[in-house]
Amino acid sequence: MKQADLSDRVEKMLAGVRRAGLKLTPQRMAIVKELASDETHPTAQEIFERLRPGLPTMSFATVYNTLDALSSAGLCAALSLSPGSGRFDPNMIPHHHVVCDVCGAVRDVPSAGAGAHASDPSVAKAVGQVLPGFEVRSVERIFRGICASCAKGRSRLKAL
Amino acid sequence: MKQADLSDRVEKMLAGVRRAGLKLTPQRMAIVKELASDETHPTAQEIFERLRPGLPTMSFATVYNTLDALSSAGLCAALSLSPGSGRFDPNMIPHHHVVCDVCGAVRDVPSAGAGAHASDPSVAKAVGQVLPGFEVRSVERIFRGICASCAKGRSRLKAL
DNA sequence: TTGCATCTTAGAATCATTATTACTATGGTT
DNA sequence: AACCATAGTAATAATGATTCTAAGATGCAA
Repeated sequence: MKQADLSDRVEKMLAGVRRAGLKLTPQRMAIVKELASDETHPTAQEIFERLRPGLPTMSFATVYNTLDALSSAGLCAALSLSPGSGRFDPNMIPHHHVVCDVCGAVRDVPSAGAGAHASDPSVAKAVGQVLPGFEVRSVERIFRGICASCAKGRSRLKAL
Repeated sequence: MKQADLSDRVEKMLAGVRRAGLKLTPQRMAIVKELASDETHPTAQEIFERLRPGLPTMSFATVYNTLDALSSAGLCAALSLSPGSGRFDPNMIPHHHVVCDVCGAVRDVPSAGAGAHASDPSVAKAVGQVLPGFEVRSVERIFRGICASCAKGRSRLKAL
């Protein structure tokens, strides 16, 4: 991504912070700049370490609080991509997953054409442009939403 | 999924354990049965708690060790679906992610038709069959594989 | 049956994340 | 320009998940 686009993204996110009624503190400004001008999807840890030299008094909790505030305000997304986490799936036939954002339930969804997505030419091209030489081994699709039983009692939820 | 298919999956996984040269201990047998006959993608915690009544001396580490052994042997998959985890993404335009299985690098891949996947009729139908009444709010696609720089030094890796 | 590599156990250690609490700074208001 | 209530921050403790370690036990092949 071009440098101009990245600094544009910083401006947009700072504007979003104001719009969301969040106070614009030096710590938040630094975190927003660091996050918005980065294409590598940093972890909270990484952001903290990069900013520590300039803001030696900043607490680690502030990074989490700010990132949480940003994602709650819809200004950034929290991803779960790290390996070795939470759940295990005994089904080794290619398939997708449905995840309920409320209760966290996970279920399989059979995929029509097994490895079809991996060989989708338009996708392969797009991947190649972002990371030349990247070899796609597998594709996951995750459908997030709300399951029927959670939808019933959803009124008590704020704005999922 | 039918009961017959589930117990078939148990047999297949047990056979896989032997084939992989892993010793078949009572603990492992119990874990395999529990995992393979379950469609809810249990966590290590859940498996441990379900088996504790029958195997009160079993250690929690054994569950992790066994699940790790199973996924290393390609007999099950480890998923990262839980909310609020690891990484943050400042890009709120719908897009996909590429993840390198070796170095863990994450990058965005622009998606052609923004919300197109969510409204794909065949997928919507499949989701409806698994979880009737599920409302899909968003779709993620994750392309996993090996990036160019990791592919170079890949010889030192076992069998990723 | 015997030997040895592998597994299990128990508990400590580690790592990421969240909660708590008291202090402080921001931004609207006067 | 000063004030104040609210919201944010720092520091630290707590939690929860996962991994490590050391020592003893067990499965499996010869």
